[in-house]
Amino acid sequence: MSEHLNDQEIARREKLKGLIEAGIDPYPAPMWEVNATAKEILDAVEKHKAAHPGEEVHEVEGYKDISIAGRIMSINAKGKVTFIKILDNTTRIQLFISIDNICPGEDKSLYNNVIKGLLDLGDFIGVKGEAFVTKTGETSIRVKEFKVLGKALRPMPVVKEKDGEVFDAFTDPELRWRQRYVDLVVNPDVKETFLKRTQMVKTIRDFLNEHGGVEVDTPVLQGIPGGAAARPFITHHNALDTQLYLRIANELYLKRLIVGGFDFVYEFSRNFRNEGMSRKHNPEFTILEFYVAYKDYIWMMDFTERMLEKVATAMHGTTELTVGENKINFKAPFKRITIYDAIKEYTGHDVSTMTEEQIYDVCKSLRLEVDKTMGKGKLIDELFSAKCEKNFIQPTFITDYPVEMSPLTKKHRSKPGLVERFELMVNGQEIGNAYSELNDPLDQRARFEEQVRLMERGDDEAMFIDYDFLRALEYGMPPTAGIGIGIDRLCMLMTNQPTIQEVLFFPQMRPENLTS
RNA sequence: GUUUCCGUAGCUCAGCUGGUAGAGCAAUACACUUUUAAUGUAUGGGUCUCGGGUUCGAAUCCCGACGGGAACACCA
Repeated sequence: MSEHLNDQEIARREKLKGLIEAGIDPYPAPMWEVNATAKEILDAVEKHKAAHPGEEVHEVEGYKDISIAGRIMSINAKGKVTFIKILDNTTRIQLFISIDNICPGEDKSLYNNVIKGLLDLGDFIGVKGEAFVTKTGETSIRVKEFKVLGKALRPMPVVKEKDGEVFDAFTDPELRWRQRYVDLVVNPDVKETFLKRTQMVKTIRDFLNEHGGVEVDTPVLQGIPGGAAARPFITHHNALDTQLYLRIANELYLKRLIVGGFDFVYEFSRNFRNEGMSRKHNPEFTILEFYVAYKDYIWMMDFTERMLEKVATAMHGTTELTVGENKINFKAPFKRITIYDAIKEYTGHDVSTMTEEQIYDVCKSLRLEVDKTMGKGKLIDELFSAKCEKNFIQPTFITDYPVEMSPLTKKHRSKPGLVERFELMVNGQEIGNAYSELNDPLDQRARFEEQVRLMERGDDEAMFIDYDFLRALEYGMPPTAGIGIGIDRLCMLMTNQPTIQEVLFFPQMRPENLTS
């Protein structure tokens, strides 16, 4: 192993020894009491400067006795004074370390030996001192005491910046995603994006809780992977000696809870789908699903647009966002259009009264890749995704889907052959999928059986029959509105990120062959 | 899964029609008591992803593998 070390790694191990020889524990056990953050100090000094214009700042009330900790991001040793920038949980702040402050007595070795000789970029240190502003106007901490809290043995990318221009940016996607810990340290925007994701989820959770939602957990390991059309991951339970699947959706379990008497349940569901990966797809991803008894899909549109309006406002202070090239406004109400009208608008074909064969011919005439295994629902879905989807930039509810493509959805109250379903499109992408839930157990059984016929016809994504779910419905389920919202996709919009990998801490990648 | 591009120092990148590897930062040493991508001087650092092939000679050309990006397909 040691022969693989590069010069920098060797140098750092030497310094590690040096610290130990100097009687300094490079990985001390006791906690380091922190009483301020970098951001807080910078803000306090700004405020002080604003209140005392023209005055030279020597100390700031409340920040004369600071104790902070962080990672060393730059060292600028200038003889008997050294400037170090550390990064704490909030931001970077400069430390001013002079030989006289740190070594008031005769022994100058702490400065000459340790500060100048044994510290590296990446090391964690704790310091105590006072806030002040340097000659050149940078808020700093005059260090009176410092302690090594954690030695770094591996060099980090050094990203520099001047006047907003970034030098030697750490940009390689492979390195950034595999070593997200490094990405987070050197690219502050990355951490910011993930903090926004957390804020987004919290806003949604608060909204649902305020409206009576109950957060629940349902099984990830399922005997029958139901609730969506997708290929599952398969696993095996040893003690039961049985095949289990990682869930592709939690829908059927949340509906069982509605049967059980909960009127409003929700879950942020990590789902797993054994399909291709892309900038919009990760094998595991998060969907928020919620189900509300005695409501219908019309109510759900109203509720959803209010929720998203609130999320946008909480995150940006306005409903208007810039996403890529587009300006998107989450101001409720959102536009609503039926899927047939959408297809008519963008293809000129009115498929609402056509037979399966006629729709097949329309698809062919538009040069879509379709085949005879596809049922009517699937064909319409193809038509919509190929010709219409990309046109819906502003939030739009697409409503009233054909029954063939919606096996878990209640039949439309007035339009034969359709169901009470909507998908929410934003920025040309599907963000949510909702229905008036099918609660007629006999109809549900018939729909499942139709899925079996599709499967026999060659559709490898048709749904399995879940007999326990049918049993639950037979006990009676109230009319219910339900929705699934892609949290990663929503986060991409809300944080203006072009790929799903940028909103997942650890996107799936081929395993790395690391042996040492 | 298909198409296409990429893989050179810790990081970001040069390296032409083949002649045995370079810069900046980082590292090492010295100088400097308010620096701002600090500066100055000096030094070290590479199985050019891996394996074959062509050639007197391959980072460079060809084939294959591995890893990654982008587009398409499937889905959310």
